[in-house]
Amino acid sequence: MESGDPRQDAADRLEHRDEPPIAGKPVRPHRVTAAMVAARAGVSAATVSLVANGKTAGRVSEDNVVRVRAAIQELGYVVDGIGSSLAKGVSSLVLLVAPDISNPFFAKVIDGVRQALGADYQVLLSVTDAGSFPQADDIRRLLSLRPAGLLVDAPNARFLEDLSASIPLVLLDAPGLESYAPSVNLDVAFGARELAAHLAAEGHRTVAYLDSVTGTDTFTLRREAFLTAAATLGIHVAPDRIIGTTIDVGAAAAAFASTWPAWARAGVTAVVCGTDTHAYGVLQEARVTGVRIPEDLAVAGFDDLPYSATSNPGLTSVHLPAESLGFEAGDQLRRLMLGEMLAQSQVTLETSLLIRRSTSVSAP
Amino acid sequence: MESGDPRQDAADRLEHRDEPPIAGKPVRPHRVTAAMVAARAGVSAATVSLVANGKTAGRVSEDNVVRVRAAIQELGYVVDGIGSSLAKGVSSLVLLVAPDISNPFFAKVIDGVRQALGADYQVLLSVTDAGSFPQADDIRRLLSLRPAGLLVDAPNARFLEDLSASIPLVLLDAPGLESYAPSVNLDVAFGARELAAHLAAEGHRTVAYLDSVTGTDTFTLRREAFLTAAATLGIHVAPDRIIGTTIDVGAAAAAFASTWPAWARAGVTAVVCGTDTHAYGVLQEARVTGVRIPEDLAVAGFDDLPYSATSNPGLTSVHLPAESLGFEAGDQLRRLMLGEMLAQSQVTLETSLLIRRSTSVSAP
DNA sequence: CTGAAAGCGCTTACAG
DNA sequence: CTGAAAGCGCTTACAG
Repeated sequence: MESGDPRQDAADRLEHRDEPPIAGKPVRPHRVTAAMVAARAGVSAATVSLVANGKTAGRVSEDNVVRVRAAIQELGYVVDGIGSSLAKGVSSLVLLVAPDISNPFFAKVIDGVRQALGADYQVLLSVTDAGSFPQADDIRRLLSLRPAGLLVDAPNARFLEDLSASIPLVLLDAPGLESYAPSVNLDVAFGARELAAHLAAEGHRTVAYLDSVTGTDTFTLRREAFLTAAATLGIHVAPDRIIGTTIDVGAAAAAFASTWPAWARAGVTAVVCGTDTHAYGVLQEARVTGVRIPEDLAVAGFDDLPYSATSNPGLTSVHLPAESLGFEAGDQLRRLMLGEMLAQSQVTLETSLLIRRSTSVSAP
Repeated sequence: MESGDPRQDAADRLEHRDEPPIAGKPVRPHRVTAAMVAARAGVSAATVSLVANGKTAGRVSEDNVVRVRAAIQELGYVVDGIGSSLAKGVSSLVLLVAPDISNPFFAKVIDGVRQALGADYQVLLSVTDAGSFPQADDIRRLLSLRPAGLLVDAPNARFLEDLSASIPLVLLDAPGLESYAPSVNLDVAFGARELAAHLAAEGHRTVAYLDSVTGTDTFTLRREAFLTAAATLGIHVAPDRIIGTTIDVGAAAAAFASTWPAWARAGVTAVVCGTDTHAYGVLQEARVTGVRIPEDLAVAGFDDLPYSATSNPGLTSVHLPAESLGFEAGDQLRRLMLGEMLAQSQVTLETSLLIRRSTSVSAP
């Protein structure tokens, strides 16, 4: 693990702008500027700017385009983002603010965002303490970087009040907050109703609900939609059969372990979980306790995380289109940043129920 | 879910810099500049800058400090990051580049980084497609934002070659790459040796290894350190008893399911996993198959994720100090950004073995 | 202690 | 098609 003399090695390789932080001679690589490119190509800095930004159509002679491109290549010129942003009044940064990045679901959302925004924007994630949103102060400093746009995932009203940003802004997964900004939401209610119908069809009449206690609106929505649909289908979910934990397999398992005896006595035959993660806890604890899934207890969740397809048994889950969520939000934002009108400022994406073995013996 | 008319609501609230993207009257909130503050306070812009940056000691009269502060308050002035960066030659951005953010481990690393860097720097996460590093082009564009420093987690040599950045740079979890830049590493070898000793003490002689197939050096290090220590302790790990999967519970479970019969026949009594996530797959599949943990098979992992303490049975794991990793790296970087010398450019953090029920019936 | 001025690197009307 | 010039918002020697 220890290399010869890492200290000296590092000093040899590192080049620092001002002073070499470790040792050695000051290396000061001078930034390549548009002026340098211009000099080399025998044109003005204005022309270099035009070429570098691809705005040459009818404004720069083919000759000069070629000459400038060559100079850019040779010198390894990259347009300075700071200078450019100051002149343009806006940077090419898109800031993505999210409370929970430790989630395979979120990784897919990001993929979607990047696809929608392409190479024209640089997507950076605002990093905050786990589960929380940046403070008003942090926000102000971030906005002083003049981002081209802002994407906010699963926000709460308080954060949006503080924000009051005057830049293109799109919300993701922000049910009930559509009044603050254009939003892309998931129709979790639809999946919840499908799930209720499925459980009813499987003959379940007494059901429990394991909720998520994070204060994000989507969980309230999932629960209420399920409970409402269940009620109309003759499924009974007594209030004391609704419990909640954080989004953590262990916490869910522990909660299930302590409540299951009472639930079993009450005749509960199915439990719906606010997230797949909660459901994993139930699946696991059920195995330990010898509760057979789905014969003794049917289990279902929301999210359709990758693992739900490969778990044993597979987990029935309401599929949420993570990548589409990111893509649509990115696409809306792109339009806003281009100054286009939004055909619809509120997009709702469909969800669907994936039936697997955890609720149905006949599932694949 | 549908509010009255979300489209119109959004239009009412949004204020956009250039044109209102949806409808309504153009609202153009003029940016508050230092010049405006100066005018209000009856001083020059230079004085405003001094006050806003807290460089007043012996340079601005108490009177003016008070007056400027008041004007800043009243106008809600925030120093423009772009203008400031251009003048200073560097921004207050710290870029964190990492291949895998969907990991509770990484969330803790970030917490550590933020603690070390405090409010003086803005930490933003470079977002790339899952599991990959930014391309050389992306890097160039990011560097054109003139970040104050760069933190790179679990890099590979190729990325570092491409990078060749001339700004303060610290690597995290980059064993064997110390020659590229100052690094903070984890002494995973120590934990691996502890684990080998523990298994030897528990009487295991025939052991299997479930590796991670991502090409990150830490996994090679974990495996080799364990195998080397095991060999000296009389533990036998036949080459064909080393298998690998991606970091995914389902994949690990499937791999274990298909190999276990052969392992059992060969007399394997313990399996060491490259990550706790792999181990969860084994724990789960073992339950399904009726393999008793630890009586029939001892299971251990690396990472000590939160769930390993609450799983059933608890998972024996090599604890990796995620938050310290982030803090130390952030601290080193802070020093570099301040132009300080680094006392040591290579820091290695201790790891430790946490013994739980998955390897020891007598564990708590 | 204070302010005028130069300069950071770029983009964009503007005049030619 | 081209370039000189102004300007984006700030910071920092510099002269006073």
